[in-house]
Amino acid sequence: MKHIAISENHLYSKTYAKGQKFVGKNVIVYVLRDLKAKKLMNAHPQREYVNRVGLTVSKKLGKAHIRNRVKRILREGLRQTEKKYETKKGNLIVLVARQACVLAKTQDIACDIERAFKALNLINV
RNA sequence: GAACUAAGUUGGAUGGUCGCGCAUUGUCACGCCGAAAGGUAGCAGUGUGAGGAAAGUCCGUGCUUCACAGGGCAGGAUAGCUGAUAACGUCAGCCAGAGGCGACUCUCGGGAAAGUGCAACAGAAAAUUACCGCCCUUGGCUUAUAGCUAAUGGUAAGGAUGAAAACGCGAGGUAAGAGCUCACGAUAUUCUAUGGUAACAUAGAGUAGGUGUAAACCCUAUCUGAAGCAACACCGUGUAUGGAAAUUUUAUUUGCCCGAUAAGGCUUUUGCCGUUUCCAUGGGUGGCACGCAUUAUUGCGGAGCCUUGUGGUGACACAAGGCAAAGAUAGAUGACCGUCGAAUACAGAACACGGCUUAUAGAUUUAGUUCACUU
RNA sequence: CUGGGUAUAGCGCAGUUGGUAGCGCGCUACCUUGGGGUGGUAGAGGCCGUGGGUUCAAAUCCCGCUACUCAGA
Repeated sequence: MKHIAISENHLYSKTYAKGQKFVGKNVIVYVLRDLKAKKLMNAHPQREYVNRVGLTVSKKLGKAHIRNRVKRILREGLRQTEKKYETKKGNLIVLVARQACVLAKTQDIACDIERAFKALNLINV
């Protein structure tokens, strides 16, 4: 499943301010209902709702290659959880990497994201 | 065998499952655009996909735009010599100096006699030195061929200091002294000769004693228009995006509540869509992934890469053959499991190239030095 | 991509025509007070961000690096 990235800064600040939050060991997950879900659905070839995903990896975590690695791991973790469960669509999801991410493995991240999604009622039963 | 010196190479490989960017081929019932043909998103196949430093951004160059009659000043950069190079503050060889037993390494290496400034503390004095001392002359006093004292002058031998004190040492010389003179030696500089393209080296002759600092100002010689891919070109328009406010709280019915109707709409109901007003910000494509021409094969071009050969001490040059496939745009190379295993370092392209600087685990090649032992 | 700035005591800052580092607050001890505060006296605390160089001598001059920070397109 390909994700559409959040590229506008105001969407990030909105999500931080108004979204629901779950703090895990490795990641912090913010979720907000996407206001443009319908519009994106119309643009989508299969007319499906899509989650828009943003990754926040600050400069504190390390240099460029470390940040790239963290981003890849976050994407992989997200991909695995979405494959495992049926997730709700039409949301803005922002994943913020914490310091522990640098040494973490994909399974840890996936586990974290899974717990977060369960806590935030993002998973269809 | 140990300890070193110099120059290099490499920077995991491989199998499976899942996944990503780009190029290209095919497909496209359903989605979007279109009258249609078709295109596109998507899907499938094939190919390909990050370094030696991609980093720092310290130099140079291409490229682009702006400016521009010519010359000079100011500002900036460079600084032994010769060469290499598109160019450079880079590189090579050499010279000089410094370090090391040695292989070898290091050096922002012009000018202090063009001028100005500075040299704390200490010391008489830090630069055309006279405080003490030494000495001549004159005067005064006394115990009178001498001593004490005062003044004019001479002097740089001796004098606590300091990073640095007017070349060192000996002899002559003198009232006392002094490169004042001489011998030996050191330094700087000029001329000549020899060698070298040159820096410079060696030898001879002459001259000098004017400390240090130019990574203080400065002087000399050479070079120098400015800005940068967020450059720039094209397309596009008051459209697109964001923020704030208003539009949901009134009217009718009723004493009040509930309910109903109307005044935009929706229902994921502290909201969203739409509309109005005010404010703010600009989008897309190319540049850009060898280029140009060509329907294509292919041809031409280029500071491109590799291999071989030739020339050169070397940097490098020339010739032949071959190869040229990262191109993202919130930013693609990953994750997991096996096997070999030392694979554990530093680290992620953002217009491109040549250098420099800095970071770097492990593996490995070549040449050489010193020491020890054995023969 | 380009161009600046800063780093000095626990904190905030001075000090750069080179000469051996201070100020305020804070800290410690003592005095003052019945006690505390205020006030007074004395004191401690510095590899001047880091690695080199120039110089007799470097916080200061020159070069490299690190961290933080500002501005412009």
